[in-house]
Amino acid sequence: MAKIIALTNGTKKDLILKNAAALFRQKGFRATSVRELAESLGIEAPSLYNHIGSKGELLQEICFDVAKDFTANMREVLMSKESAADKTAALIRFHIRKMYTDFDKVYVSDNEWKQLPQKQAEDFLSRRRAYENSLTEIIAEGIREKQFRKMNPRITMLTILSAVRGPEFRQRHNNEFSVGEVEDNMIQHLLNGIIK
Amino acid sequence: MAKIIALTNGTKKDLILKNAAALFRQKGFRATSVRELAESLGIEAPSLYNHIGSKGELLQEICFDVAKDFTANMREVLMSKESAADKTAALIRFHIRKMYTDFDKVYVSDNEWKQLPQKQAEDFLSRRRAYENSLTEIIAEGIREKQFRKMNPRITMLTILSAVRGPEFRQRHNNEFSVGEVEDNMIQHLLNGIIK
DNA sequence: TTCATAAACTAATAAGTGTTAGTTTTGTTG
DNA sequence: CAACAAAACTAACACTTATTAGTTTATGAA
Repeated sequence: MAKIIALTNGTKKDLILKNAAALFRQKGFRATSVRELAESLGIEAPSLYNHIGSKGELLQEICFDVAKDFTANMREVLMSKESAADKTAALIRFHIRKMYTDFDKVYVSDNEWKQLPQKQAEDFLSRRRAYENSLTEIIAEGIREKQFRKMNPRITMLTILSAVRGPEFRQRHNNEFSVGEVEDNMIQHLLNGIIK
Repeated sequence: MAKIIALTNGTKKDLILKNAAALFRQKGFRATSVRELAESLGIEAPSLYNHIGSKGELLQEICFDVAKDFTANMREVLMSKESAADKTAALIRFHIRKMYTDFDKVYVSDNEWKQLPQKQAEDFLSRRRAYENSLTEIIAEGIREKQFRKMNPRITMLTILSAVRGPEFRQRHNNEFSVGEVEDNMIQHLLNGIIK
């Protein structure tokens, strides 16, 4: 059987991760067998273990790669000296962009992180909580400075983060809407809902 | 081993479904074994088959029960002669209420329907599409009658439905927020974002 | 008490899981 | 061409899975 041919600008491991993310998204982590993943790469299951440590390791890398990207973006936004509304808009925009460029991985990270072993799942969750707290604080700041209406900042944060997850977008409307159109609509919708 | 004791106002099957929904939510459908479910009921796994046809049947009943409830509510809302904004508010309110009263089942329906066998999954999806189309039409009506801003009605629909799914609410903030507080915040947020 | 049925049990099965061991093929470099 | 490492292969493993068969126990009505 032919060897795995790596993508241009990507290692073999990257290709495996890409296929894993696609399968994990379509069928779920538990419902995807190592044999299926191997088949998608044109090799036999045991051959995979020349490249990966375990099936779980793949999920781990997907989830924490995505988490890292969101955390890094949050750090940048927090350091900027923009208004609360602009910070919120920047975050929403990043979520939508990321959903378009790395759909499979973001989806898997959002929906399959519970399948991580307990310790990793706890770690993942505490990072997400920190992310959520940052956004809550931005919203609270907007309310304090009377840019936003008086609302419960935590509920508002959860509404926004749920909304931007909306993953079906990409799945079904791949070519129906442009990224920009989705960005404009959602930012308008979610920000007009809180700005005074 | 003692027999299964049914809840007050509930058959044995209902109790099984309730425990199944709880486990499927916590661990996922594939990650939940029939043995675990049986253990949660205090019986051995094979004994379960005196009450159910198969593990998959449980998922099927959970998903389609929930779908039926949402569809029934949509029918009522569509028949009412309220404004587009009031219809939308009523739908959002129902989602949040339902999420509070039947958290496990709604969560499982939203997140595990892909694990249904292909034919059932297709059926489920087409019902959801119909539901989405109804909401899209309500929004389009609101735009036509100039109650809502000019927006893409499909993107707006998807934003709303993603937002109201936000399941973590119940999970983490069980006693932190009342249903009414969440309803008020979300309806304000999501409706102010589209009303002129 | 007797008898019928509902519902529990134990034992077992076939299929599928992730993964390891050991071996052969492939591709690259001297 | 020779040799070495990377990466494929086949065979097999120990487990877990949902489910069936066959049997025993408990419950409720006659």
